[in-house]
Amino acid sequence: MKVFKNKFAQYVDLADDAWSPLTKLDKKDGIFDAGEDLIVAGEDANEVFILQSGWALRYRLLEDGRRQIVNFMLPGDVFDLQSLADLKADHTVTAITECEVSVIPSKPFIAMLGQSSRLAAAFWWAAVQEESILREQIVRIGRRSARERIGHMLLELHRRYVGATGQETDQLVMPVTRSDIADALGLTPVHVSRTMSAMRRSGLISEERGSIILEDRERLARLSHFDTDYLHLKKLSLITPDRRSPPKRNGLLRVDAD
Amino acid sequence: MKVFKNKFAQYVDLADDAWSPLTKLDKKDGIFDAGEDLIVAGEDANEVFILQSGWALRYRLLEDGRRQIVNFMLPGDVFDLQSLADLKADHTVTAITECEVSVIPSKPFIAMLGQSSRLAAAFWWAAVQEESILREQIVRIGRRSARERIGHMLLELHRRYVGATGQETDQLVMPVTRSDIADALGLTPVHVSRTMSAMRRSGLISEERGSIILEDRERLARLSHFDTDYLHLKKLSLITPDRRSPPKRNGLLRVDAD
DNA sequence: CGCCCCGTTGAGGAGAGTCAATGGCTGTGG
DNA sequence: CCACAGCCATTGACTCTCCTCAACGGGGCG
Repeated sequence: MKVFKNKFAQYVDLADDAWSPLTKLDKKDGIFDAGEDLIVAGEDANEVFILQSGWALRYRLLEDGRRQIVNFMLPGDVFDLQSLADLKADHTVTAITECEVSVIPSKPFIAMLGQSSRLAAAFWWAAVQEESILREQIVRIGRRSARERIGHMLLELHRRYVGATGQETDQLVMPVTRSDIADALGLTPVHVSRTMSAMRRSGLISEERGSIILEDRERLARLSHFDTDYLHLKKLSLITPDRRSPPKRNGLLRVDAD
Repeated sequence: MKVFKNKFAQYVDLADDAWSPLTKLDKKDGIFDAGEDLIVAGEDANEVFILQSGWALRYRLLEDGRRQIVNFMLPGDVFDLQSLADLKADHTVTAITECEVSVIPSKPFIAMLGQSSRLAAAFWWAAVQEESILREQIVRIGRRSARERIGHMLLELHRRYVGATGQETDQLVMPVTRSDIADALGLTPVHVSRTMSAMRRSGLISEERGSIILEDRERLARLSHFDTDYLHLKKLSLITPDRRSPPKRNGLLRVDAD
């Protein structure tokens, strides 16, 4: 429940007792191993999941084997709120790492929303944020270069990760392969590898044993045009990188050097 | 209200009187000229729009002028349900043609949802469908070729158009330019033009004065791997039954104080 | 130890982008 | 009523980003 509160604290202040309807819910906690499916495309969806720890991803497979990762789920994330409409899942959700998950049948979940307008508002915000992330993903894939895509996604994941864990760090423990990144961004693993090597060489990022270090977030944000507006983080000054910082004093409008 | 019912009929059967809470709402109808903005990025969003006629699109502009169209809005579509969370709009919505729109302030809208669980379910479905369309857009852009993208999008728009108007036809009156299609699909107008010319030559589509005719929907669907599952069009009868609905505490959201 | 998965790197290819010129249509104003 | 401007679609020629195929090396693990 901790991560969860962290996440929501980015948007609302909820007194501890405001959470009680949620804690009292008839949910069951479970653990999924890395590689296990939480939700399978085509099956009925009638449960809401809250990820307590670990990473998961939602993807779709095309007929010929192409895969598109739609989005990543981090600790504190809630899904599928869409199950409340009692439809079939149209995508598969898989655990990338071991995942601790709370599973709540949608009926009691809906009932709970009806009982606390504050919780309802909080969850509505989560749904809005998720949708907003999807839209940004569209912009990212549709109109950005490989390097921009990668930088932009790293910054988003970093921000969300920090928001969920509450710990400020430049290091992003990121259990994903080049293929995962490629399938998320509409690229090939080979090209992702090349592009990230170049980013390493120019001092933007570095890597060690499954974690990525954002060496120069400022520059990374500039050249991938990252702007957190779409995450709708109301109050979070601690994480916001200095936006009114060093104006580039270069007569020429030169966004990315390197 | 007609289109609107058409659209929802794809999912739920609602008796005419089930709509009454909606018709009684304090909404105002308006007309937007082609090119006018309905919603502007960065401004507060606290109204829900229902498109009664016309086409609109939602887009985002990057700093250097690149544009990404996130999705199209057709008659019967509802947006921004996200305004219910009282945030700032993160995208701009513009009318492509003249648009008749119903504008409903979000507060009374939420209250209405609280009073009819059937309407709440219907709108929830609309929100789920919209999100699903976004996800499909990600798959489309991320993992499909130019021809697949175009064919796939034409089929989706056709499907939605037919669903909204209720009239079955292969002709799609589509008031969009090559640039619009390009910006929606992550391509350039030039390449869209070339690709569509090729599609015309192979008898997949034809065009006359602003409308596109799907000459061979079957083949088009096959080669663009179009599958309507993601539109969630089946009727499910088992949505929260409306019987004995207590006026409040029954919807998905409730505004009033706790 | 050997297998398999992953990341990397090279060489060559292709799909989509850029730049630019042309022609059709529509609307407007002299 | 015609001339002209603007926008849009089209087409050609050339470029470039990203893809494909392929080989190699490292690390984890049974």
